Amino acid sequence: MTNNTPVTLKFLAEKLKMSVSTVSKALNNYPTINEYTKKRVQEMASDLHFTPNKSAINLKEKKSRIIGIILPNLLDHFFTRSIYGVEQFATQNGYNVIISQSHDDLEKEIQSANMLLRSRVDGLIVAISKNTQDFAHLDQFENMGIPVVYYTRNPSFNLSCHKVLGNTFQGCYQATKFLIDRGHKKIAYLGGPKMINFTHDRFNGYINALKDNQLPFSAELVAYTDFDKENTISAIKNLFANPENMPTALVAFKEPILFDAIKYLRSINHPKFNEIECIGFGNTSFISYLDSPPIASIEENPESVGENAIKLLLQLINKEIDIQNYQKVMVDCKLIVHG
Amino acid sequence: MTNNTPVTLKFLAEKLKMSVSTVSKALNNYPTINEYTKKRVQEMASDLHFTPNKSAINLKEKKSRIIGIILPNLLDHFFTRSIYGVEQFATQNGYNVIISQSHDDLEKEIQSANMLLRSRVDGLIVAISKNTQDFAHLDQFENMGIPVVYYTRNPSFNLSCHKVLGNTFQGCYQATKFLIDRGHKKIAYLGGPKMINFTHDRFNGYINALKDNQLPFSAELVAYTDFDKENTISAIKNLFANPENMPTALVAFKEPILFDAIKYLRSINHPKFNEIECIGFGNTSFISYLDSPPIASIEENPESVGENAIKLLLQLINKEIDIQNYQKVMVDCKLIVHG
DNA sequence: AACTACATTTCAAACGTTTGAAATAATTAG
DNA sequence: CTAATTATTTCAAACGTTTGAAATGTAGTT
Repeated sequence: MTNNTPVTLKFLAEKLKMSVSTVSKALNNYPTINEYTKKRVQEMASDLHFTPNKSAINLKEKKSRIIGIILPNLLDHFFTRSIYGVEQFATQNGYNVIISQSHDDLEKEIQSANMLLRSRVDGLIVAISKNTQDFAHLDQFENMGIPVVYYTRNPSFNLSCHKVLGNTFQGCYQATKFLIDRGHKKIAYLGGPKMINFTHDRFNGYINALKDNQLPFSAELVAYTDFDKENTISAIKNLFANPENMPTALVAFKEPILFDAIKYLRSINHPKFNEIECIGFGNTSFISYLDSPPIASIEENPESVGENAIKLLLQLINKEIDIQNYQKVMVDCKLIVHG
Repeated sequence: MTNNTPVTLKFLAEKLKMSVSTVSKALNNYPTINEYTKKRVQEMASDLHFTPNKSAINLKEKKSRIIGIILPNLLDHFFTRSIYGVEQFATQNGYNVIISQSHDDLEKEIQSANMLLRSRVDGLIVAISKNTQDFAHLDQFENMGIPVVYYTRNPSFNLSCHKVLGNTFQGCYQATKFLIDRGHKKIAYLGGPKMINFTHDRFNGYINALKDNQLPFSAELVAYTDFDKENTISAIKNLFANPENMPTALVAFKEPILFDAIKYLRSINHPKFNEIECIGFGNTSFISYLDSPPIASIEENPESVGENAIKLLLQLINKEIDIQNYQKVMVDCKLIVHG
């Protein structure tokens, strides 16, 4: 039973022998429309499975009720969990969400931005790729009056943008403090790609915790890696290279890096392996399957980050906050102790 | 520099003192438009950052160039990887993708379907929730002439729909065969929720491999679980309960279930634990972090499943295949041996 | 100069909605 | 019974595009 004449307002109007505007107003529950008329229209609409055409409405209303999200990828549970927060709140408020992955590639990010611009999204939430230095493709949005909220990965040097961030400083501070409280004196820090802005915040959290607890900082105890395995292995090798200055604990930038580190330490039969305590950002269910799980995880509450991002965005869209009145929202991390 | 008069064709036309249609045709590279005119128009358009309004185009063209995807959730790497295949091919062909999660909840699935219908997606790709029995909310699409492709999770009993599936029978057969070839005689099968259609296909793959290799089937060696941990543990307990009929190998429905099983077997200090060989569907990078990894994984090639789904969908949209000419596409699995 | 042929541009309607203003119908008041 | 008031419906324009048909412009031919 494939229907070929599309069911539009006009079609309903003809069936009901009334004008298009009456039908429209009846469906939108205008007070000036007679109750009986409304009933007739609504019945006919549901009988014929009338579905309003969003393109037409968007054109008329000059908005799309679509929120765009650009993020590096969907394989990272941080991002997929954050989407959950966004989606939840967006749909509650009548907005749809278009998700676009940049695969951490600037070129792809630009493409995504352009397509979302053409789609006239009402707002944009973006976690930039690790190579994004130039922001012309994202500035376009604000130039057209479309608000942009950067979340997690953002242009750190730029104060003229809206941001929603995990309080990664606090998370790292807390984790380090936790290890100190457990008696560790030599705590290694394994950081992430230096291009990603919050790498430094995390490092500062680590440093400050040491300082506040009168522990010396040693450059030997700090290394950086990107998400490449080889790279991580060589970084961790370096951290544990000096027998004079052997760490007894480790704070790692992110889960896969943490896992790589743990795996490596086991593989070399590190003499005091059992005494080494590790913590990393991220808190996936996979941890429960590890034989040597980290002692604790830094839960970043991605759902809450997403939710705060969409909340701010909707306030900007509704002009409850001026688009030039740049906001910065921080979402605290929580230390989850395992076992 | 927030621009308030929107840059439309009309605006460009006024600036250039020519008609709207000339501008439109120039931008769309009509052969009847003078080359010099085209050049002027295109320059002006890019100077003023003209972005065509998709709502208007959609309204005119009666299509949205949007593909909808409904899937249970984004935390399962099968789905996120499949999205990659869809997105890739869709954007290449000028389509955008709206992803909507049902969270395996029928109510939410219906909501998603309705919103995608209102958005006038040109086609729908859907993996149904585990509770979907009634399909009215999805049949709407076909009734309006919008093609629907079911992928992975689909109404198994229904032949009147387009399907793209992993060849889960072949995958399970191959895995079982692999274990048989390694000398196992007592191979346990730990299946997934019976509501999910391909649970049975997998089981049949297992059974057929046994049969083809003259191994007896024992009901004691088969158990089912949903994704609940408790449930899985009790299922695996049952499988390994009878000392007379102790399995030496296991084929598991899906990765987290497989991991739960392995973890349990280790935890009880099963005497011959080291000899038990496990295989499961799924092939995530986490496997490399396990101390007792499965001997092999059944790689389901989700990207390829996604790609086949969108390819079929686009053929349906372009009417290269009649919408009533129901297709079934199978994507083979590949056994990945670890270590 | 008049005609043809072709190149180029413009007109005008259409897509499906929304909405203030105008028109009409129904009711009430005098 | 007419005028005023109120309830209800309709008109018409607008949103930003696309596109076949019509109009205009230009050049070439006789």
